[in-house]
Amino acid sequence: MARTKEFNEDQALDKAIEIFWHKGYNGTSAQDLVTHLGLSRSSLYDTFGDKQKLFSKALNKYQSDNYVKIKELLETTSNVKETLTVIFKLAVVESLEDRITKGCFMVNSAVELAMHDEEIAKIVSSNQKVMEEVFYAAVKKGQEAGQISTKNEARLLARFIFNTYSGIRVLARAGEKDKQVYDDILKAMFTLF
Amino acid sequence: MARTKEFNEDQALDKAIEIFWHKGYNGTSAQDLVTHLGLSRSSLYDTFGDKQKLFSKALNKYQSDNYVKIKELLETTSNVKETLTVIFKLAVVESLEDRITKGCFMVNSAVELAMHDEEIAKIVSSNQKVMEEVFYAAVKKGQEAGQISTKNEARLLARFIFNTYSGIRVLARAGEKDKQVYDDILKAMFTLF
DNA sequence: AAAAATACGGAACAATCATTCCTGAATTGT
DNA sequence: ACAATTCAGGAATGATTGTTCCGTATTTTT
Repeated sequence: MARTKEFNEDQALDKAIEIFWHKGYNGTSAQDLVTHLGLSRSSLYDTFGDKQKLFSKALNKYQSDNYVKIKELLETTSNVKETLTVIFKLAVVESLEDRITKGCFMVNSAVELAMHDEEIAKIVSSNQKVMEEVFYAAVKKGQEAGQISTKNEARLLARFIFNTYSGIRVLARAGEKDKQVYDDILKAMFTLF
Repeated sequence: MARTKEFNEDQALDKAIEIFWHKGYNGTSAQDLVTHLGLSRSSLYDTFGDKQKLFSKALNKYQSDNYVKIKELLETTSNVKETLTVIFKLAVVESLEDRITKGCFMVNSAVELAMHDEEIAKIVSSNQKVMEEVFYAAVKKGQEAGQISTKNEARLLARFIFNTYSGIRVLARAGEKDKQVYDDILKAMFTLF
């Protein structure tokens, strides 16, 4: 009995991710959202509630999309070490190509909001946990296959991988464009494997 | 022929560092500054210009204070590896004790502002350079003294140290309070030395 | 003591913020 | 055709933003 929505909610969320990722939560105005999402004010508020709820949904989608992608890459590969290289080199390429250096939406949000917004803190904290688990499983698999050194515990390496990832995302956000810097960091990390 | 300032500009800057560090640039209002610095609006604007200039000065002071501290620690020590341990363990203790998890003012500012504010971008970028040099000199000294392995180049290790530092500061900002996580990361890093 | 300069608190400013509401048009299922 | 729902666009909301200005008090130098 009703008119159907003319926009795709998921596509709108992707647009929201883009703008929030680029400008941050506080830096993005309601007008920015209207302009970038291509929705009217009324549709926007009717569909997503308010700015904070929209941000929450966007960050959740971002984490889910990325989590699934990395999880599948690591679970389906027969060579974990090689796949880790691919994942990190991709992050480097993204950081270098990024004309508007966005870094990582999750890292940005953690730094900007985690301590002031409980909802966001939960998402960030949960992301840390599940990413650590993905890396843990991957490292363990790699160690059992003899691709990764067993000199260090899998748990330790998993945390270390995640930390290095956060670091290079900060570098990227800070605008670092020297590939050698990233390569050095990756080379150092892979020395441990 | 004039009345002297009743407040110490450096102390006021320290207060500004505190509040900006805690709430970020966009999250800190002019009222927050008036309240926290204990100055009147007029004095604040007469002394520091505007919010952006005050932030700039605060961030510069923060970087200078920290840079000098770490530089001296590393230059005067006879055991570089040990001093690096001290520096990183201190960062961990700070992260754990921090009731209001502030992370690192420089990392926070890099993530929030570097891509939108050229002035801040310069400070962040300069900080990266000089910190890398400090770590580079330290690693080189440590390698010559036989305290640090020469298996990896000093430049590479310096960049890697800085990156790991950024990472744990993000962790701290995200509210991580499990000491074991930090210890694992440090242990992994020190494996390379 | 007079003059000059600054600090001070608070009022006032225009701009922007997130959010709500209203209008009229468009599209759907019954 | 009718009722229901959603659309776009913009006006209007009240709150908060960063910043300026004013009158008064205070301290310094001459």
